[in-house]
Amino acid sequence: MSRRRVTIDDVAKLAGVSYQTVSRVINNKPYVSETTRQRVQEVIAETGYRPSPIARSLVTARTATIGLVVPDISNPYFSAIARGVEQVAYSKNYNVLLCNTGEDASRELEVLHALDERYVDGVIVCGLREEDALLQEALVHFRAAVLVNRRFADETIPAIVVDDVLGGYLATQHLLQMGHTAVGFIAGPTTSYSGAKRLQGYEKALTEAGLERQIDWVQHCPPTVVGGQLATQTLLANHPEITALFCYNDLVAVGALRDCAAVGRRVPQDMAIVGYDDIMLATLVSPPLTSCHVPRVEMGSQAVSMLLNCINNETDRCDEIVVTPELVVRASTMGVDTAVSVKQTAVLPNRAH
Amino acid sequence: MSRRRVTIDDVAKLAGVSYQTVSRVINNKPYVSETTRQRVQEVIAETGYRPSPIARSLVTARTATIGLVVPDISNPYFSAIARGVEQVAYSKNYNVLLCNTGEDASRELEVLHALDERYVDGVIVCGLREEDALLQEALVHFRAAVLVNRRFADETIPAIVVDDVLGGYLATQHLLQMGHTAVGFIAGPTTSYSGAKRLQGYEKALTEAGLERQIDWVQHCPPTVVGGQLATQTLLANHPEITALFCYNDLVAVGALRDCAAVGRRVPQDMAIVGYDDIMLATLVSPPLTSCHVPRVEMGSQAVSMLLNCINNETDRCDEIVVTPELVVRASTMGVDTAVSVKQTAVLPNRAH
DNA sequence: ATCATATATGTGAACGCTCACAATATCATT
DNA sequence: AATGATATTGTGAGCGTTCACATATATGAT
Repeated sequence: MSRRRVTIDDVAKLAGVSYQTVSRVINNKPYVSETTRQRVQEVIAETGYRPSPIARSLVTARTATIGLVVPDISNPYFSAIARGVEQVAYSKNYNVLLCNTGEDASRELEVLHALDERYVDGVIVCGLREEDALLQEALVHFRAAVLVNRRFADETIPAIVVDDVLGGYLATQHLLQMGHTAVGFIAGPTTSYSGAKRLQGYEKALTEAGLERQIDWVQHCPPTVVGGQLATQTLLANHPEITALFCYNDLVAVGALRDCAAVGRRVPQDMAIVGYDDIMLATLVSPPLTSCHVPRVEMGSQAVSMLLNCINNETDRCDEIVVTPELVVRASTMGVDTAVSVKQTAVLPNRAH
Repeated sequence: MSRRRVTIDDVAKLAGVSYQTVSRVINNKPYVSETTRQRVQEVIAETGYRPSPIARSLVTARTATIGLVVPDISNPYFSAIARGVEQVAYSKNYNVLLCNTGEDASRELEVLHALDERYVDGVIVCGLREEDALLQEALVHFRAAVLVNRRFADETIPAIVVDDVLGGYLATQHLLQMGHTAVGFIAGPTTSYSGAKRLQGYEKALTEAGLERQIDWVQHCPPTVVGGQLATQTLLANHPEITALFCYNDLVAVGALRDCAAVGRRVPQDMAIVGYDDIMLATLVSPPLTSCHVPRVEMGSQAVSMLLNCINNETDRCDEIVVTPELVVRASTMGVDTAVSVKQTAVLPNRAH
């Protein structure tokens, strides 16, 4: 089909120089006279020569490729991160290898193993469920790695995290400020790192308001619409006194919304609901959801920047970026339909040393 | 950091055989005695040896990697396809290189070029906007390519397409059966291949019902919520006689829903709305949207199967799979909230020779 | 014992590049 | 005119595999 590939030797021969000189031109290295450089470049243009990244990788031990591990790319939360990752990776001439784990912890290790075999220069890993020790053992093989939304206890691996304690706090505080005193938490998966953080924020807000936290008011569930709906059903059946719900994410919140619709509870009059992540869906359901906005695309971009810093051993490497979530108030907690941003401060990363 | 890589020679030495024998074991080739095979495998296990895919690629000219080009991975339509692609690619030990084009036609060529340089074994390209000639010129470099949702005039490149004429027909027919006679079409981008197909189906249904198609009842727009909302606003301002809308996709349909809400038109009583694609969102808005279901994950899986067939020159290669959409009726066109599948036939691909 | 045949193993080369170093050319200094 | 520094070019080797072929050993029929 396609004729034989043009090699560096072909170019060298045609330009009447050694292959090494051609290599110098390609890589913009010094010690090439202007005239030869031009001649070589002409030949390259004429022949349409493209250096083989594979041959290059074989000797440089770099692939200009990074791995992106997500639980499920069709989940809007992760696809937004992926967008950010792809965007800046591409702009820096890196390619992105995509891997789904399907929310399966053991698949995480499997996938990392596969990426390792592929010699990626680094990995960005999101939404991990597997244990610290096993993950660390798997991640140590990589030249560089960045975690998204998780921190290891010993903080060995750089990470970009959302300040979920703050998020949980803001969400709960808002509900308390709206006059609610019985606030439930539909808490997502028990294994979720961020879920645990949000729970802390939730508790903090309650404590601060002088309210006792009721163990029973926290209900775990899968992070899906159906999960949220069932959890809400269960929780409200056992505790009809609850008048407000803080939800693990927007999908869960939509589930809560549906359960309320099903049993005839009006939102926000009979039940106030706050979601998390602020995915597009939050603005489109009715009533639109109050939600904690998380800048996902930016998180993806920043993760790549961190990673490339590590890969290239730049001086300004940092090992943690904390992203500040922002509560966006909509009709699911207030009588009005207009979105109001309670915290108007810019979402700037806090760089740690 | 990590100690020197284990090579095939190391294994050979330790097992007391030649590197070629080790290679045979790795690749499950014949002509290795059972005893040596075992010995080699033991050494491989002990040393944790992994063959270098790069060195292998250099000689085999295969990378076990496929490229996936999408306009925007954060668009739920494409992320679902990506999911399907990744799933079966991974199961066949292929990796997926992800590329966004950002709905930018010239980026499509750029990205394909980049993938070509990376020596991917094949590409799957979705939602192309660029002209036939340019794309064909770019795609000819690949060992294999599969298009999703587009066909070239000369049918040179295998493709997986939705029967959008049928989809448009089913959607429109449904609206006509519900008693509407003034059915508008919010048609999406003018450059969309599938948009053109759906328009044909729309016209076909009208013609069949003996209705004259009104040029003015078709309004193009960007394939977004806002695009749909504005287009609806414009269309209904000019043609208040319209009582039903067929929309290019679900996002556009949600836009239509919003415009109706804004101007106080009740759905479905004053305005019936049909979307397309049946993304999750369609079930979550209120009223839930009647929509044309497109099996996106399956399309992704099948695209990979087609591609791998081409790459490996399997005998049963085919160059077109037509996927049948299915109308899912929900409350946006009927008085009831229960979803009803009008066409219950299984969604099976029609294989063309 | 002899030869053909099948099985088992080994050797040189190549894939297309970059690295480390060697060789030559250029030019100002002494 | 010889010296040394600096710019420019070239050479050999190697990255870690697989391919094509050569060789050795075992099996079975004559």
